[in-house]
Amino acid sequence: MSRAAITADQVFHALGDPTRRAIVERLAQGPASISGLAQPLGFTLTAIAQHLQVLCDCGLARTEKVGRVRTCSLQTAGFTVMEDWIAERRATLEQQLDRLGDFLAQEDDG
Amino acid sequence: MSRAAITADQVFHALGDPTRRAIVERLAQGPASISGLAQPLGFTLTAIAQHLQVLCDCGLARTEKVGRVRTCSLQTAGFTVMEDWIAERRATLEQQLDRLGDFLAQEDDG
DNA sequence: AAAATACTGAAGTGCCGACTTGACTGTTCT
DNA sequence: AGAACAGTCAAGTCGGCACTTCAGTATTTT
Repeated sequence: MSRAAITADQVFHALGDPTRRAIVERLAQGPASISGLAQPLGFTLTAIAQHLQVLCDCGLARTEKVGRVRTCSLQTAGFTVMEDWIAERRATLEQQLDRLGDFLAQEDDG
Repeated sequence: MSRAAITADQVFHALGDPTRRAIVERLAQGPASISGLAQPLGFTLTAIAQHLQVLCDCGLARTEKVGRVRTCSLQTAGFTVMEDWIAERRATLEQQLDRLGDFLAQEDDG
């Protein structure tokens, strides 16, 4: 494998930070440079670059440097990991609710 | 409205913590008491109770105390908030990719 | 070539939140 | 009633991480 598997742990931690979520929301509109992200958010380039590193590590973003400018964009991998995690919990959760429904139905039958 | 609206901010922050995600994973199997959660995780009751508070505040869990035991279970509201947030970003992201596809197709037509 | 731009890297600060302790309340068991 | 149990509350500790500064590199502009 070229890179370590992305864990739900990583992705949720990454999106646990409001600044990183803001970055993701901005990038959902289209690619941007580091400074293009930093300016509206009111942070230093360094701060944004550090956040970008985290987002890349967990498959939520990727970056490419051409010339002196690094262009950042979103990546779907991280999203998929989250969606899968959520779907799995929702599935077992709804099984519970179903069983509860069956139980209550039995109660009604007496 | 009886309670303040749940923000994506809250939910992602809540699941950003590994212990809280472990609690959610445990609760996905079925309801549990505070001590039932604390024991396998190796934390104090207080720690777990604090985490539960966070999970409840963001609509991921709810608790009910009967006698001396507080029973905790999952709730779907928090999950829905997350799913919606993700879906929205994915949507605009895929619009981007579509436009890129169109662009590349045009290139080919050239 | 000089200046401005875009970023990088190392190192430090400060604060928030995760977790603990200890004292307490209320409940169940014997 | 007394003891064990389940949880609560207030207060404190401590580490990690978000963010900064500053000095440096590479690129573009004039």
